[in-house]
Amino acid sequence: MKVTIKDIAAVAGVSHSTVSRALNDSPQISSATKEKIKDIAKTMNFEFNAGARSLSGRKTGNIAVVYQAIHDQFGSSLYVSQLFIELRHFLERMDMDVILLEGYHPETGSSNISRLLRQQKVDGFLIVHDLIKQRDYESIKQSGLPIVQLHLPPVYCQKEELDYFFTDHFMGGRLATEHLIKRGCRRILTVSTTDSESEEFRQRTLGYKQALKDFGIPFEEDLVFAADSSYQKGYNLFRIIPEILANVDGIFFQTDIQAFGFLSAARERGLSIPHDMKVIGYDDAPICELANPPLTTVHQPRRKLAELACERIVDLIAKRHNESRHQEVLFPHIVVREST
Amino acid sequence: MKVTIKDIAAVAGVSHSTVSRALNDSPQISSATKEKIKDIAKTMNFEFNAGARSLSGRKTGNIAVVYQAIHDQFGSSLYVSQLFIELRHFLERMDMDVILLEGYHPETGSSNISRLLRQQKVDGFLIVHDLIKQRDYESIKQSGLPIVQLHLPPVYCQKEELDYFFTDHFMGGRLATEHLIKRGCRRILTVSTTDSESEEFRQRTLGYKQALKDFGIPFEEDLVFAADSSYQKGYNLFRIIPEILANVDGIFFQTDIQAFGFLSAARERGLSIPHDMKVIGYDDAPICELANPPLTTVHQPRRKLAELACERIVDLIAKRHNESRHQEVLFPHIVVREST
DNA sequence: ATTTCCTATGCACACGTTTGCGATATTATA
DNA sequence: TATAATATCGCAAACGTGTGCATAGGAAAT
Repeated sequence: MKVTIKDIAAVAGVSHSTVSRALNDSPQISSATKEKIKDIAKTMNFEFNAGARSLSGRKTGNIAVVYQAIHDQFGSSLYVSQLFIELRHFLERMDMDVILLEGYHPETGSSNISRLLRQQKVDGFLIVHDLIKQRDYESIKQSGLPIVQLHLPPVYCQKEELDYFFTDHFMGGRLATEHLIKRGCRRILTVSTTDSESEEFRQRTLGYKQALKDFGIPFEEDLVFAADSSYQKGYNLFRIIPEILANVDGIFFQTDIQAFGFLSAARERGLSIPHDMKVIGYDDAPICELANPPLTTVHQPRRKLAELACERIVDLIAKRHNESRHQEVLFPHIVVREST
Repeated sequence: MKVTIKDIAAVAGVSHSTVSRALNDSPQISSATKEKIKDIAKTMNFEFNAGARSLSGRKTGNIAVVYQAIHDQFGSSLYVSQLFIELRHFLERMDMDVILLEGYHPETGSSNISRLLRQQKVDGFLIVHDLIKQRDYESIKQSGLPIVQLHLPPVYCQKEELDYFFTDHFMGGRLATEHLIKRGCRRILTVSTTDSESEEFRQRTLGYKQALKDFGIPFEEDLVFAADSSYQKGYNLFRIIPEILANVDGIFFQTDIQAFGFLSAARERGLSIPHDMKVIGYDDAPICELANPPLTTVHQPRRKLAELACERIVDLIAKRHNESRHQEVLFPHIVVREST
């Protein structure tokens, strides 16, 4: 038997409206009755019926988390799934449930977003890590539901109208390169990705250049190399660009997984890391500790990002201080291990 | 402006009850009006309000997917996240949304399940890969909502009362070992896990023993080794049990990730796989193809499992042919690559 | 003591959908 | 042609919660 506010009202000897108001902390209820009603509710194990609540009050207690992929094909980008776990954790603590939209693809789009909107199933959207189609973005905006973006804001949107939190990838690239330089490297290769759409990798490379400039090291076009973000490409680097590697004393991999592949190949060739060459990765995947040698890497503050985003979306849903946008760009930091 | 069935009724010149019945394919509506109403609904971009629907009709269109971990700490068990992607895909095609309960721990339990139940937010539960607490299991049962288990049924429950689908791990272990034997191996090590709770690994080891028996190879206690399910442990195997490895010509790793670590260590030591030793893994993680050499492994039919489970839970929710339980144990098969 | 004002609560309707039952129109039967 | 049976649809209540408005009661001001 499901217990409703009417059941509570009967026990408390008040009307159901009073129960509703009491449990929602309405100021027009005396603290004495509030307390009594809350006690009864607790002992009766009461929870609001979600459907009824959303029907009348327009709050579902659900937020949609939109992902292109919860993990990529090879499980390489652990960062995104790590972030998801943090997000779910914070939302759970706020009694919010997560409706996960995974497999969202910018090209094909997804009818799911507009369906959720029309069904009025969610209170807000958390867009994680990937760009969403302008059409979807605008239909959310038009519905009036809040959006928090955990990624660079898409190019088509006015920055002023979106709440977002992400990591400064320029700074990440800069710090990583600086770290290598301070460790004595002078000819530093950076391995970026072949995903030319991706602004974040462009930023990492720009940061790399800036660090070189800061230390008066001339930039060489050859030392920026684009490779798939895969273990395989890191592993094969010796075969792909042998002559370049011969004159390099440090590598900044813009993805951990590439670095893992490279470390493995280096061991086979008897190249000693960090003695002969220093290596730094990006993302601080948990396996970094287990690499051989353990991989120095750039850590994005995923827990903090998740916390900020969750607090923000909940505030926006509650319509608290939402007069202006919240936008923060957090700094990454270097986790020093044994590969540098 | 949200469009409701009343809006459609106004346009169609009928009552909103007729619209409701027409869109729900009630037999008491003529096919002419049905068609007309459905057309109007489509052009007006109508979707049922989820809250109202669940209030009256008791259907939310949500199903809870319960996970202990969507991926483990080291991203090693890609199987579970792969399975999740399949699940979500099938559920999406049935217009069901997924409320993901992740981070469920059997010891600490989770208040979320009982909260979802009392809030009446979901129509059913898909329990993936991990055991759930008896208390949670029973409160779901008691609520009358259907459960489909994608794992061995928990010990405390009568098998007759639960729908489940999973892979035959005994057969997996047997096939893997058979494969090695047919490839000429005679002294086969199997590396299991230290997780003693886990029935599925016990089954894999039993299958291993059975295969030995089938081929008249004597079983040796020493050749069953329990190690963490991690890359690290596979990598360090040479240091942990050197004397055992010296006399072994094949290894059945009960987890791919252990095999990856071992392959890496083998390369460093100049041990040629599959020439000097043959190696088989378990789970068919996507990176198997990229290992060096590509890893032969046991594939669990995750897509089929997901499909069966999703179809079943939807049927149960719709109260179609739910007089008896559906229980299937699927067979795994070997994916032959270059490590054997 | 009367009036005024506020506090605390109840009444009744609304939200969008489903559904039992009754009403009407249509067709078949005698 | 009158009646019965059937197909089609509308009315109204219900699901559980939120909330504007009215009101009862009490305290404070006159």
